[in-house]
Amino acid sequence: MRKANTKRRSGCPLNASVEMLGDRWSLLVIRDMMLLGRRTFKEFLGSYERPATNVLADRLRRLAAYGIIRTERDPTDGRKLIYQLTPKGIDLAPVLTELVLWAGRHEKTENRALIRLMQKDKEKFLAQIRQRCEQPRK
Amino acid sequence: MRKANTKRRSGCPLNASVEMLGDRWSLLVIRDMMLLGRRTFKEFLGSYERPATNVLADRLRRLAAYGIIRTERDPTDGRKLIYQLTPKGIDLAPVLTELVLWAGRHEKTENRALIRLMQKDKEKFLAQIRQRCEQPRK
DNA sequence: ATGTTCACTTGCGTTTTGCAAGCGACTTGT
DNA sequence: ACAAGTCGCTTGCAAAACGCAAGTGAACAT
Repeated sequence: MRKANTKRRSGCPLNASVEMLGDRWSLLVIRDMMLLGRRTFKEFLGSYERPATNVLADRLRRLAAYGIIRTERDPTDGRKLIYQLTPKGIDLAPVLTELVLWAGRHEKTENRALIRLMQKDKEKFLAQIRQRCEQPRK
Repeated sequence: MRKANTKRRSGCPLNASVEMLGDRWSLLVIRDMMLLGRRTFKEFLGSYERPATNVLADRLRRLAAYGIIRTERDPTDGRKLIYQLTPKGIDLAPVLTELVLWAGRHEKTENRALIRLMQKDKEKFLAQIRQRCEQPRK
């Protein structure tokens, strides 16, 4: 039983975002979909940070309940579910970008190439993500 | 005993951000400092979302350990501590802004005036925040 | 028919959270 | 000087969330 309509703590827009995304896994799942093109439960499990299966299942359920991702069966393999970002999910790209840029400025991290790409032309980068995510995959 | 140097789950810059900020309270504290000018424990307790005292104390400790905020005694009242954003903390303004704009686009929220202000001229808004936070208060 | 893959669920011990109460240092009022 | 706040916490405890390992059922592969 899910509870998408639990009352919010406040009407502040930042609080709304934090209640939907403020945990240690949700944004990483979105990153995997947005930047790495991952789409299945198995693929998300394989991320560097290695979520537990029950937590991953819960996060996917929550993100779907919030309308950030949506699910469909793989037509070529009935066992697989394919998770995709909705427009609302794709629209998180600027948030992801700013979080990456902030960490890039203030922390020692890997993947400097990605950070440089974002810095060089942020709008172009965002446009590429939108284009890549919005059209159905071949 | 605090543990600022616990090993990260991965070197990904997004993961670094999520490990520092990915919970239900940290960004709200930063919002209160950045947008509402709050500076003391008591003031943070008075936010709409009403954090528990132990959680608030923990979050302030963590944010300080990460260098996002810093603490000093109030010279006019020895009981009070004044919490302020460091440059690293002020630099979270674009992240806050994108989170607010995203929620504003996709959720029913209050404070539409703030959202409109951010939409109208994002750079101007960010410049104002930087200016307001960087100079010591009178 | 048998074994494997996939997307989970279940059980269980540990950690984090939320709530209420308390505490010590400092300040205010008399 | 002294009692009564105020401030920034800490402590105790119950409930929820998390991490890990194992298991389950449906769908494929051979």
